[in-house]
Amino acid sequence: MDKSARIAVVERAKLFAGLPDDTVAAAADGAQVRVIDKGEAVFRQGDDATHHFIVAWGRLRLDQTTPDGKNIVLRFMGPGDLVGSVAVWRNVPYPATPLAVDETRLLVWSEARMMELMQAHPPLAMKAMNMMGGRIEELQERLQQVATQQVERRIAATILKIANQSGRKVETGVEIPFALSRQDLAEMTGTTLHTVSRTLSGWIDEGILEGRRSSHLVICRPHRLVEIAEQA
Amino acid sequence: MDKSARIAVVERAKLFAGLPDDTVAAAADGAQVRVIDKGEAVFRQGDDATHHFIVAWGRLRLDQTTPDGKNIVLRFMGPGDLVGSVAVWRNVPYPATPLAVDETRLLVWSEARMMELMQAHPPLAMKAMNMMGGRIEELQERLQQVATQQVERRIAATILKIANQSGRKVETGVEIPFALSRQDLAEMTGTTLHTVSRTLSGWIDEGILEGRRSSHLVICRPHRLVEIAEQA
DNA sequence: GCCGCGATTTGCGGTAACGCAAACCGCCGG
DNA sequence: CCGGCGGTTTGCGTTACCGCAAATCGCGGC
Repeated sequence: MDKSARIAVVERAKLFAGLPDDTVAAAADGAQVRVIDKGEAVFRQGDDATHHFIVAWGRLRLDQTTPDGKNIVLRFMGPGDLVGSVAVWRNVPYPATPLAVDETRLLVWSEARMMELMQAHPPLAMKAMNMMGGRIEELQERLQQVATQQVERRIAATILKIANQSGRKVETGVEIPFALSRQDLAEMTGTTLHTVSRTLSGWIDEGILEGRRSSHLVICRPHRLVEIAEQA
Repeated sequence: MDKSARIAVVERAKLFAGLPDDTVAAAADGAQVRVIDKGEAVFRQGDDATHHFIVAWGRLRLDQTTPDGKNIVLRFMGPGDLVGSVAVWRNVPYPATPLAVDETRLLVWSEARMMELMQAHPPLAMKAMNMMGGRIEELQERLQQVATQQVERRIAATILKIANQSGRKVETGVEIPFALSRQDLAEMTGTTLHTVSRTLSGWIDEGILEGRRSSHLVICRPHRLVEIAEQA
């Protein structure tokens, strides 16, 4: 990946968007590139947090394993998303494992390099705080959902969120363009594989979705799904 | 509250702890004081975020109301805790309402004043990011709990966390020194008042807790509670 | 001291969702 | 073309938890 390609990635990244050209250029200069094969991890939960990453292409699933062996999916991440930084800044081990769900290309900065960047370009700190604030809000919303809403609503809301941030238009509706298993959905919504499967089956029967026995879902009637997500 | 009292509060606050004296003094100088009566709100969910607050004395309960009228308790906050800042920095309305559960005294900074402070004292930004990172981790942990663990474990873990951050030693064990209703616990753990009451009743019968029909709980056998929180 | 209000306790169904188990299907490699 | 593997679907019994409703109690006001 040459310099202009790196610049293009950096300026579309949420952490750098809207910052002056020289900031973007400096950031692009300091970055390394790393490729992660499908199924591989960028780093592992518990590792020392030494590097910041930004997704250039591809997609990651951020997994957290609990002490008793259960697994939850914190989020999916795509181009422009920042990975690992919270742990680096706090000086704690990475709290989760980002797995490549497709082949993924990342830009990488060492802790020191990013520190220099932030000192040389103060607005970066503001941007970073903005992003962390967004994560906090998102987590609060999910907590509220899991704590108060029933499973059907949570699954609907989750599918809609993923579709909003990664969906592509196809003939029959909006497609989720990567492998999203029932297990993944279960681990995002705090339920079981079985319940997800049953629920989706119902929706497929009603023509809201397509994608029986296929992990590429297509949402045919998004409006109906919104109704389910919001129904009292 | 005179200047030296304000300084004492500021240097114990998580946002300023360990920073140079001149930073602390500058912060204390820029602060106003505000008193909130028991039961009153510091601000309301949805208000424009214009000020940063730090709790000096007292205790707040951070509530979030969902669109469909349900309520969840995000956290309790005591002396040293930062309130409202995430929303101010992100330039979004306050996402929750902090209610005084006891009479509470706060230090207040306007958005502009805090901005000046952060520009004059760059390490502040780092501290702020640290704190936000802590919130993210805490939320991820709670999400994981609500999503994967059963009610009994969640209640035990919640009581233990509150006891750790606010418990006081008394003759029979560790007391939670403020009014914590069954309803509050229900809204923190994502369950109902009834289930919390039943669960606590059981524990009181077993001698793990004291506090029947009283909102000041005393934990008599913390170790047993830890076992419950961690049991497979 | 008595009364009434709000929080808590407790009983009793009801049910959403789990968990096991088995059948099913599409894909990939041989 | 076939067989096996991994993800999915589906049936069925179980259960943890909810939701209503009534009884109980402590506390503050009169």
